[in-house]
Amino acid sequence: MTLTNALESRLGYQLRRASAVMMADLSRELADLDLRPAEVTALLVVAENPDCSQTEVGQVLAIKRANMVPIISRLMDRGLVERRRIDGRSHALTLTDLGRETAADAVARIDRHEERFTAVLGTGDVAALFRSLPTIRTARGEIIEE
Amino acid sequence: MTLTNALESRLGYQLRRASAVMMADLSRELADLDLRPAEVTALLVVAENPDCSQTEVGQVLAIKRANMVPIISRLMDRGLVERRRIDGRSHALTLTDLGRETAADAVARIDRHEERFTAVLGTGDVAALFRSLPTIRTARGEIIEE
DNA sequence: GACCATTGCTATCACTGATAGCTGTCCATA
DNA sequence: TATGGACAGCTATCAGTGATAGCAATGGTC
Repeated sequence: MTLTNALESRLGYQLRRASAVMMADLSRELADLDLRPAEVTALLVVAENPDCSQTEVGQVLAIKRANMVPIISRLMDRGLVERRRIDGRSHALTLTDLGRETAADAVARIDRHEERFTAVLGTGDVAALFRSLPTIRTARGEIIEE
Repeated sequence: MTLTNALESRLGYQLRRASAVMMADLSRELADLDLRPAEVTALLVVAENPDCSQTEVGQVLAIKRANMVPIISRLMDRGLVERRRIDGRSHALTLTDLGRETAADAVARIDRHEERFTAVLGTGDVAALFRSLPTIRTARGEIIEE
C-alpha cells in the first residue's frame, strides 16, 4: 500500500527533504577528503578571507562560537589552517599550502556535486531558487550568534 | 569586517541554510506541543492513513525502520497513537481521539508557520519551489530504506 | 581602576539520521 | 512439510550538527 502524505504540499517539508538529498550526495562526494561538510565550509571561508577570526567565520556561516572550536581545531590538526595571535583574544586564520590544495579539491568536488542537480533543473528554475531561498532565509530574520 | 562567502552561490548551501531557518521557526511553533518535528510528521501520516504500518510511515517519510521505533513509541506513550496486531510481524496504527485533536492542532500550527514564509515569496516563487524541490529530491534518486 | 564587551573555550545536551545485527513471523516452494 | 528467504519490529551504538550555560583572559572605555 502506498500512503498519502499531505506534508508534500508544505514548503518546509519539501525544503527539508530536498536539502537532505543534496547533503547526502555532498557527503558522498566529500567522503575521501575525510572532512565533514561543516569543516569544508569553514575551510572555504578562511580560504577567501585570509586573516579572519574564528568568530567571523562562524558569523558568516551561522555557526555559533562554541561550535566553531572543534571545527577549527580539527582543521589545524589536519594541517590545513594556521593561526597567528592578533591580540590576547583573537587569532588570524590562514590556510597552509596543504589547506589551499585541499580547498581547491573541495571546490572541484562541490562543483561536480552541484552540477548533478542543476543539470536536471533548467536555468530558469535555478535562477528562481537563488531568488527564493535567500528570501526565505531573511523572512524570519536569520538569527546569527546568541 | 564582513567576510565574503562564495558558498552563497551554491544551491546546496542555500538549500541548507533556508531549510535550517524554516526548521527553527517550525520548532518554535511546535514547542508547546512537546513533540519533535519528526514525531509530528509521523503523527500526520498516521492521521491520513489509518491502519498503516510503522514501516510504511517510515517509507513515505524517508525514515529508516530502526529510527521509527522511538518515534512511534513516544507517540504511543503520549496516548496519541494506538496499534493493533495485524499478524505476528506488523501492527496497524491509528490515532486516538487525543491524537486526532493533537494532529489538528499541529496542522494549524504548521499552516501558520508556512504562511509566514509563503507570504513574503509571491505565488510564482512558491509554485516554482514546488516544482523544483521535488525534482531535486529525485535527481539523485531518493534512496528509501536500506 | 572599574566595568563591560569580546574571544575562545569547556561541558553538556537535543535532534536527526545511519549501521549492524537480533528475534520472530510469514510465505513460497522444493 | 520442511526450509530458506523476505519482512516487521526492535536493540544498541555511533556520527553530524546545532543549542545552552558558563568560565578565563583580554581589550577598550569612562
